[in-house]
Amino acid sequence: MAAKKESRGRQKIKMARIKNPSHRQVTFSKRRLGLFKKASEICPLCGIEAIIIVFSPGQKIFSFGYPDVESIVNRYLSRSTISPGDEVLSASMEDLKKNIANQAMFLEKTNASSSGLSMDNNSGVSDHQHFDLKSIEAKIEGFARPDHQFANFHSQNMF
Amino acid sequence: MAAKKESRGRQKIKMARIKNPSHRQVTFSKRRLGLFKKASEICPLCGIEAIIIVFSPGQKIFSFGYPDVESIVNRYLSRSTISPGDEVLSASMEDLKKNIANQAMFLEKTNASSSGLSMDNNSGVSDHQHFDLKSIEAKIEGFARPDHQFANFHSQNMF
DNA sequence: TAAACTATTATTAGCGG
DNA sequence: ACCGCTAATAATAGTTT
Repeated sequence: MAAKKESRGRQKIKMARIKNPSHRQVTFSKRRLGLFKKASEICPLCGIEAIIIVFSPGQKIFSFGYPDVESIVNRYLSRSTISPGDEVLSASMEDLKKNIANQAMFLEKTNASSSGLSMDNNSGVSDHQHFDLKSIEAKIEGFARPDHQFANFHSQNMF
Repeated sequence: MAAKKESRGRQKIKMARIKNPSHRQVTFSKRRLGLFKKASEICPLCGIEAIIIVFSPGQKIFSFGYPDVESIVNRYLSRSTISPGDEVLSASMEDLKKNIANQAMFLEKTNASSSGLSMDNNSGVSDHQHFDLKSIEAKIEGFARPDHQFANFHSQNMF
């Protein structure tokens, strides 16, 4: 008796601001999670450090940090303020051609710190929510801590 | 005559630091692009502002910003330094249960600025590479600028 | 050293509870 | 609102060019 379900599953989405606030919120939740998950994968996989900071239109900040937000923000600021001036170089035209990212900067320092994943605990704000990467590891099958062995690291013009 | 191809395509990957430097670099390039693309989608879709900053183990910084990196970093810093002290609240336990993200902070301000996508041009560093979101729009089918109409925005406890 | 291919896995839009 | 489902699109690991 039940009529055939015509279309559940994923449909193509128009890449413009979702009008319906409810749909927009759902998409925001799902994709934010997906984005943070991707970040939580690439970091240990590739031995990198990264942060994501998201400002929702309302009143919330969501942030991801590996190993933590503050230290990377500080490092970013300290590097990007070395001297004033700007110029687009052709260091990575292959990436440019991909045309995916909004911005990318290439600096020169060998910073392979990374020693785990401390948490950003020092902001005295009204709402503060922690996300523990340990839990991620538990959830993602086969997840393991980065070993930080840079022994067989070629360090040619890689990275 | 050609023997059957046994396994091209994607295989499951162990979520631990990729030992082979060459493979690791390739994965880094691919996934970084994927990550930035995801970010470039969620931002206009959901009307949010976000940045990603990536430090490779070597000497490079890759950053994504929508609309730009600096302003969001500054806003993040200005919020997170309102006062010292920290406490884990239960404002979004639903997200915590998801166990995907490393950190997330929820503050209280209605900042729906966003007016396009300026570029982070003011860092005088040796290598500086721009990524233009316009190019992304051209590449992603159906991509459109956010319209910033918050008319039918419920603003209850959403966002 | 980098790009293209493609089989597979992963993400997720739309529904229903 | 959150959770689960599932078809369908999207990302990508390993391979080939």
